[in-house]
Amino acid sequence: MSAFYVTTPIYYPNAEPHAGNAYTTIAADVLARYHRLKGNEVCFLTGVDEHAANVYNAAKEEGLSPQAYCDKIAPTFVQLWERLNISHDIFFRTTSDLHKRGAQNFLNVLYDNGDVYKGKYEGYYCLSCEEFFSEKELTDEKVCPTHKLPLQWLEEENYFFRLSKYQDRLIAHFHENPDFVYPATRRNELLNFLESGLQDVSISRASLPWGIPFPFDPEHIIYIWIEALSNYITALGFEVESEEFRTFWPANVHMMGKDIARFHALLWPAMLMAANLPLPKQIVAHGWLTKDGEALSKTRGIFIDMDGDIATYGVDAFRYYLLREFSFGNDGDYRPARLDQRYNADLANDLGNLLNRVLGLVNKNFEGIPAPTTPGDFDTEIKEMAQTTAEQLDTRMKTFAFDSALETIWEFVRRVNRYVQQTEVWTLAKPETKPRMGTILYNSLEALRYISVLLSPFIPDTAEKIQQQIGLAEFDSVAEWGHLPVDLKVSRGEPIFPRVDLKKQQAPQPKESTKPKKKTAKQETDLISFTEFQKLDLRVGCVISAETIEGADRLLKLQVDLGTEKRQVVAGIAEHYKPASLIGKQVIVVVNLEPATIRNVESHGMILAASGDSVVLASPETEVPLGTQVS
RNA sequence: CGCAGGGUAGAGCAGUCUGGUAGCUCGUCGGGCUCAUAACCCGGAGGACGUGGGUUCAAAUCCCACCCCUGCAACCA
Repeated sequence: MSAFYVTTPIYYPNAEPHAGNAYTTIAADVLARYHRLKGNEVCFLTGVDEHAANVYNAAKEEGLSPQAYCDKIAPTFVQLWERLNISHDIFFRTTSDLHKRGAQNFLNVLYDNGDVYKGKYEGYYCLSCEEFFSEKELTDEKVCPTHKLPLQWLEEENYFFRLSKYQDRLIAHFHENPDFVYPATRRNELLNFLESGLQDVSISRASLPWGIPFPFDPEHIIYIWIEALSNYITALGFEVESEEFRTFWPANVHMMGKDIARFHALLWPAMLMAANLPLPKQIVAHGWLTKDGEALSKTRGIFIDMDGDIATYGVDAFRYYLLREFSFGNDGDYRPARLDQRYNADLANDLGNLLNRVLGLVNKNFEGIPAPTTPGDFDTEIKEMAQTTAEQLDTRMKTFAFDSALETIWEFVRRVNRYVQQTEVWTLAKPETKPRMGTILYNSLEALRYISVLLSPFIPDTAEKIQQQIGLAEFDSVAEWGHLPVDLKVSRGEPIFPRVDLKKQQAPQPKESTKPKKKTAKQETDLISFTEFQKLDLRVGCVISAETIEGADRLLKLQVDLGTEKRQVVAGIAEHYKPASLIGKQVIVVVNLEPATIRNVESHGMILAASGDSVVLASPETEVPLGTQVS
């Protein structure tokens, strides 16, 4: 028995958890459960990263203190993990005393070892983001990419970590441990980055209102990434040299999305080196999820409807789909239609139906599970396949190939279906063949029990249901052929995955499930008074010329005749309208909007358009005199 | 030359690192079975592996060039 420590990142509780968080956490859960099954002592850590600037901002928007806001959001993560059957051992919050003390302690160690020094940090700073931006990220105008506000040039005393010092040791570590980062593409990417040179990183922020102060200089707050990464050891009680820490550190697997692999594979190990602590064994980064081919986006209302899909198909189907359909490490496209197919084909037809047909035969012909008295064709093949399936599963799990791991198990499921077919068990009810019938049914049930064991890390509820229906009072997790006792009373066999009739569900809403939601949310928050509305000066104008703007894919430069005057207006409609098609068209213009320069082109006003999936210009129903007011 | 990912049967994908009969699921066509959730089993059809060059006895796989798609970033006043 050995220790196995697996972690997810701590997630930002600035909003409720999303499908991406769920994906990472489910994958980590499978590993944790798999290693428990193998008899290892497992610690599975997940949690929330509460001292983030976006958490602070979200709290401010809701008029709550950051701590109160966290106290409200953190439970939504726990609730989701419960719903998804996540078997974490620790749900860690970075506002806990254990973490605060631990993070400070960790910093002290780095400081004492001489790898923290005071320097000057300078750059463009956005007051709203509370963030510095590098020259590279900015255009000539020096405005904040998100807030569009002018940035300030700030110089700030900061503490730095000597990351550069560890460059060579990191490179050596990458070479000596080819599996340090999974998948290989990510590893190569990071190795390239490493070899191009590392710079020291700033690890403090001066006088932020929300964060953990430096132990040796309370004027400074520990930079969020430094603080967050340290959770992997503080959660174990590193600063008190706890039993857990000695048992579980170094971690076996840090699981995460590919975007944060760099922090975990370079910065974190370097800090651990500086603290003379052993490095995690593997950094495992999975790909992104998209939805029906589109990137998930809160603002565009593209999200994975976890609640809906779980309600329709069940948690296990959701887990199964995520793990079976996508090759871990690559990006994956979440398609509800595919989930439906997987559910019906794999879970209902192959697995559920197999259990059902075997139980039916047992019930019809025997009092309980019959004894395997009469060997015959295919029996050894089935027994051996159980064994090889378990071995193959082991290989697949070592490389996080959850998809082919499940495929391997399903090959066995199909083989058992074939076994039932080949032997034509149902024809063997005559007295002279009944012992053989009993043997085949025993083997089939034992195969199903065996399968349930192999499946239990992936779809734990289903695994239990299978064994319950077979009649086992307690879950038997022994992957050894012949463990199934004889004479057990078998249940009647309610389908564990009733088929879902998609047509019934589909009819009501064809495609626009997301848009309305967005609108109602807007209406609630953004009510304006009539006086405010009156401030808008809207007028009818006519497009007299239109041309594209170099270097801008979405913009058109328009000249609009408003009757009394002509205006130049920039409009973001280039993807939907050809310049020529606009000329002569009547449009509605916001006239009293402050001028702006976009892409070096001046714009004096704004053209109204309906913008959803496509963009359609607003236009008077019939022609009206130019300059007519719209209200 | 902004960054990243991808182009393999009708659809969705694996295979590419470590060259050597092109594979999986769904769909489709034909057959079998009737124990079971209109489920299960057997068989078939369907592929210039984006394009062009190169290396090699041999290329989906290695090298070079190009084309096309999709995200992200920059613009959407």
